[in-house]
Amino acid sequence: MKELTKAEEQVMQVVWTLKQAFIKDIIDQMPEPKPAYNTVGTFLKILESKEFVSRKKLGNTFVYSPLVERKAYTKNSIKGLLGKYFEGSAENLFSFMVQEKDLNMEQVEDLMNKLKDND
Amino acid sequence: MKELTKAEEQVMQVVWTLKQAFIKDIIDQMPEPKPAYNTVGTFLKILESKEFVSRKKLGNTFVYSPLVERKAYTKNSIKGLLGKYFEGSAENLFSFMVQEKDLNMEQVEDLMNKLKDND
DNA sequence: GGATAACTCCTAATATTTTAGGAATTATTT
DNA sequence: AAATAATTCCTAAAATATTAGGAGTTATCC
Repeated sequence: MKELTKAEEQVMQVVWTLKQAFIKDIIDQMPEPKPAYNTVGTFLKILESKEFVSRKKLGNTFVYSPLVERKAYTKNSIKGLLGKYFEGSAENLFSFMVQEKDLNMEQVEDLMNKLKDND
Repeated sequence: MKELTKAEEQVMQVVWTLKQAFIKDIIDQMPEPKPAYNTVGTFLKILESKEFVSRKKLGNTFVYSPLVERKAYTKNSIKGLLGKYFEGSAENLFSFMVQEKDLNMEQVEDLMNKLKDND
């Protein structure tokens, strides 16, 4: 999967949220200072070339929608983190987070029970 | 904590590994194609300005060593990932990884037992 | 001790990322 | 229908990141 730069990803996040988005909609969702219309347009073109979004005419304007799912991209980002800092091992990350108190044992147990129930 | 760019981080990783490093040592540790001596020097200067490394003369040459610990930087990167994709929640990341089969229940239970023993 | 290599500091070329303007076209408002 | 606003496409300026050369200095080798 291609990498996204920070600015590209910011636009992509909005597309993921909206699922179908006109440039105008995207600008609405973005925090101040709002980027110019054409700035968003440029990023969408890049995202299209990276095959992250597709577009189609709706009436006489283009609507953009995700080609890559947010989940897939998130997974890829995790993979990157695992690769860089944890020898690719999710267990290592997990241990680290417990040791660093990002997660504590009770939380993990509760979650495990919940996740088991969902099976 | 300041962000590091990709190339800066690559150099930083070597400094973390070596703990005390001359530019020469750093180049030795880097994969082909080896960067030029001065390239590494430039990144070390940036890392110094971002207060990631300090340097001192040893004999007549500078040795570089980490000011920020690798662990702290890793933690920060995780925090970034949590913020971007998991509303800042480690539990959310954990659930996601279990659901996406990066982690399975047995692994988690084994690890939990090990971690408990270490207390 | 002159030549060769290593190191330091300063500087800049190159590449990439970010931002957005101009011109043409189409729609919308009055 | 003339003026105003929105959209599209092309293009490039501005900002940032990456790479490394040049010149001077210091150390090392023969």
